[in-house]
Amino acid sequence: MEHLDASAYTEYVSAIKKRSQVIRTRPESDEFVSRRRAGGGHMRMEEVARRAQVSTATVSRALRKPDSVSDETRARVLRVIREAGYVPNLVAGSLASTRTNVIAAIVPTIGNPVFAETIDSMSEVLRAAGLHLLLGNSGSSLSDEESLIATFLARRPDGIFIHGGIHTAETKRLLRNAGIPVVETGNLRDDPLDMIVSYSNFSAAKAMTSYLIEKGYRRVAFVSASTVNNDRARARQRGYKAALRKHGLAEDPRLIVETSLGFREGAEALVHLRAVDSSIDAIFFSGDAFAAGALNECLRQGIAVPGKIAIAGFDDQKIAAETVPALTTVHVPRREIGRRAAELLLTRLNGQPVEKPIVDVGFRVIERQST
Amino acid sequence: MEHLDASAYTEYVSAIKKRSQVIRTRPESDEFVSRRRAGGGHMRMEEVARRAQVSTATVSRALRKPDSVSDETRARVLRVIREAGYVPNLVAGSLASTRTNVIAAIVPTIGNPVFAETIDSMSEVLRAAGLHLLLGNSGSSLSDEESLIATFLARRPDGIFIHGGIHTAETKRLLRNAGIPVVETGNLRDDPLDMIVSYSNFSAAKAMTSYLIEKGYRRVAFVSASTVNNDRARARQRGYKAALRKHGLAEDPRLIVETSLGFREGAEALVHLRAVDSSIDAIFFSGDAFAAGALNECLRQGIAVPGKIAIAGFDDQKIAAETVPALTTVHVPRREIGRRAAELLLTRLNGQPVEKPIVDVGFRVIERQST
DNA sequence: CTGAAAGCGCTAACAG
DNA sequence: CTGTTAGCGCTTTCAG
Repeated sequence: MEHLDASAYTEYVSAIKKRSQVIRTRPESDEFVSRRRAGGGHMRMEEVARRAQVSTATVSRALRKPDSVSDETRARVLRVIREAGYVPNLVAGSLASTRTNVIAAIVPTIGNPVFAETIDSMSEVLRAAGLHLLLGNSGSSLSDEESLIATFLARRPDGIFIHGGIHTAETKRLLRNAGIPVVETGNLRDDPLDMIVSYSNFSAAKAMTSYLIEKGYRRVAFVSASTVNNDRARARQRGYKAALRKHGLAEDPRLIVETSLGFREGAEALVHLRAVDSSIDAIFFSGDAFAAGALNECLRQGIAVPGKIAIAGFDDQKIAAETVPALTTVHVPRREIGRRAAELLLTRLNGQPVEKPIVDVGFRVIERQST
Repeated sequence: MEHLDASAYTEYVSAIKKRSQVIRTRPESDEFVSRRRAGGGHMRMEEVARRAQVSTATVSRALRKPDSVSDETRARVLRVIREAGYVPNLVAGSLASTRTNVIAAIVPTIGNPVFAETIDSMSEVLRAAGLHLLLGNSGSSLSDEESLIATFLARRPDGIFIHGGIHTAETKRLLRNAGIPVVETGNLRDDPLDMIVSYSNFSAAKAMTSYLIEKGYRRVAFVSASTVNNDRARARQRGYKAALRKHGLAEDPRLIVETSLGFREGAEALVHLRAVDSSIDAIFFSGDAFAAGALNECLRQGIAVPGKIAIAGFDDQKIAAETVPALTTVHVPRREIGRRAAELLLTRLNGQPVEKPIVDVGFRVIERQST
């Protein structure tokens, strides 16, 4: 079979009556590792049509628009498909229909549980609608994001999901030119590329900082991820400062630290801040992992929380409710973000207009024992 | 433009001299949400060829095999491509070449950081080779895995990555029939579908249990995820029992608990076990989140660790080094698994044979302060 | 409700 | 090194 030409192959296939006669070699063999022939050993729709005694158009309809085929014909076609173990070729289908049923999703890193949760819920909704996810990590580099998007676009996804709201000019051009729905998440903005599903990082950080101040803390420090190319971190820092201002407290640059995410980094930030200014009575970590790490450091050093210092987090990940003391944090509905993003995409793919392209899913300050 | 037929559209396109003349409407408009026309507004390779005064074959070569084209021609073609903002259509390319450059990856849930880490490192290696990831969650259901694989296969991925080693007969048939490289992870097995990259869960659990016993603990309990359809959990439980046997300790079913993963569940398991048998002096949690939750519960209840009870985890996630006391656990090289898996896939896609289709990445018992 | 025919946009022999 | 010529396997008008 390996050396037959295309038409001979076609004859060969049509000569086959039972699928068990198609002998496949083991992966280890030479034949397997050599370049695959047309179809890669897969049956074509044409063969299904022949067996069911209909045209390929009818097979296609039986699969895509079952209602447009008579009950009898449909049953016969589907039976043949089942018995033959026919797996349609969506690459060909996509080319012919200019619809791939693929959504490209880009996150800074899938390693961060916060993004993973959103992707997970989005993929659930999409899958129920027959769509698949092409996943990519942009890292924190805008140019990486740009090249990722360029290569993703070549696969003609039906829609794009991007976590992050800062893009290069070329990225924006590519996206607009693609003519497909785009949903951004990460932060609310009034000039979306297309659609946005998020909450206001500014308001959330401002709310938490205000809560701390109103609770009586006077020297409130702020720890976040790097603000470079990160609109979320920037907005949170602005929110923190706005709260300080609102309550007439002075902004002290020494109380603001940017570091990379992680337990260890949280502990280090705590140590650093206390060394810089021993009067700090509260630290707002814009991430629960940060805060949990700091909490553990307090445990190790015997620093009373919240007696000596209050600790607050951000995200309300599972760990927040379980630390000792339990962590005061900002709850963000990550799964809802994924679900809503998927729904907006689906709405547009169904040809319906989206009335509200900017969705604010909100947030909640959750008070626990660490403050 | 929306109402032109195909040939008129072609003429229209060829009449365009500057790309800025291609006016795209805003996503909100009717035109945008209506079904996209052929090409979705994208330029075709034919147009690039015309502008560069070469055939499409040459444009294709300039892109895929730059060396097979003269320097001058290549430069001209690439310049046109750049200036025109041409984005090739890989759907068409894939159909013609029967190569998609897509790897399908299936994990129980991307929400679990343990899988996320592997996927992250795999995607890094694949992307450098020009491959993209199609991601899917199988949940814990074998039939969901089967249907996921069936639909993924329709997209003709060049290879498949699956975390988990228990599959339905139909899943196995589909996979073998697909004729593409498959790498399984999760647990070592001597009858892989094709290739496996993992460590021995049995040996790892046995090693940790032995370590605890040799350290002097006599009533060692074991907590793991459900063993239903989960080869990893099963193997770990067998390893635990084997260690008990090896050291002449009796196996007590009351000391074995299966629950779902999570901080909270770990705390609950601790409480449950101590109620069942107050003489338990060590608990081996087959997951760091479990163990961390239990550690926190001990903190809350004032139970000395390891004085009153020893706690051990599994995975060596970041949190393990940061808990108080730091957690004794089993280190597993998750990123290496992803990297090696990607490498095996790439080797096979390059037509090279894989000498060792079963890769054991090993594990290490990490002793910290909780035992 | 069904079939024929014409592509979808690109790649890959095969010549030259 | 470059062009010509066939498709890749399906979907989709357009007829009937």
